[in-house]
Amino acid sequence: METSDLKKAGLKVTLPRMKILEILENSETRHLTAEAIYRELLDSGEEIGLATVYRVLTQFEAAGLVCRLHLEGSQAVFELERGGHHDHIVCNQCGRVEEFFDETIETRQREIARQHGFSIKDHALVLYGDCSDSACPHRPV
Amino acid sequence: METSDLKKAGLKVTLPRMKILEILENSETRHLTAEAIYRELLDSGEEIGLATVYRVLTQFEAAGLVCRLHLEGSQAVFELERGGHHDHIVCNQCGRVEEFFDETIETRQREIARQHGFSIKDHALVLYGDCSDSACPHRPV
DNA sequence: CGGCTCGATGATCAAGATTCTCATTTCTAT
DNA sequence: ATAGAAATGAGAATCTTGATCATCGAGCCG
Repeated sequence: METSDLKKAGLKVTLPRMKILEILENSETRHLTAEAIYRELLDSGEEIGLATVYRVLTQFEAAGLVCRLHLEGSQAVFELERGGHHDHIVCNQCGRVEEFFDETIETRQREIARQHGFSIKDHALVLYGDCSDSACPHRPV
Repeated sequence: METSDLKKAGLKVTLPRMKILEILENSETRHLTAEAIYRELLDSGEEIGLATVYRVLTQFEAAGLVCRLHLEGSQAVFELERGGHHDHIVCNQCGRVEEFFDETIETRQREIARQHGFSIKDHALVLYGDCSDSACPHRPV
């Protein structure tokens, strides 16, 4: 259950936080902007301010509940942290986001960092392309 | 010479454009924010507006003369496009940026994209770490 | 269950980065 | 040199995100 995760992070269990968690859990794309979450809240009749959405997402990020990603657009997208690390492929046409994990790349990254005298702490890898060779069946984000 | 590149891109050869190219060429870090370029222009006595810097950099990007990167900070950084593609390692401590190219990673990226039904067009890979294990000799950006 | 205390919220404002507007200036071709 | 088109500068505008502050509600204690 998620309310325990909230408490564990020292956050009170409030309606805005639960609603936002719920939206993140039930989202089909699993990668939402703060604005998109805000709009879903409005659509479901919740009177929750945009500032609260940003504040809550930032707290969730600090608590390790969500990841903040900077894909192509100007807005950050947030995804629920479910288990492991992964990287992303974004379709230039429809904005669809897919996830992948590749041990070969992870290993090479560590080797490259070591060769340059860096101890790697994190990385960001995003592939951009066109999905399904022009018959892209998804709508833009 | 660079003025020919400007003409080739359909851009008039103007003083702001030449000065900005010059700064990009002579920069030691090779990765500059628009603000940093603007400050260098002011320091060298040029009366060039920040809006022009952004405008020119955007045009240079469209012409393939420079790359725009989103590293850690909130500001984009620009680097002169010299030959080949490469990715970046950024030091969390001092902000230093190093470049690398790894065929293994490039190949794996193409394979992964294909497996997901994507034709890859571009990618962004940034490694974040600490350089030289705590004895970081460089200043913050 | 009722109240207390502090964290959470909402509304608005603010900040930072980047782009836009528009009058003026500067290239470039003629 | 001159006209026409494009570029510039200054500032306003925009977009995203974080800050402020008064009000509200969650959680704890009796």
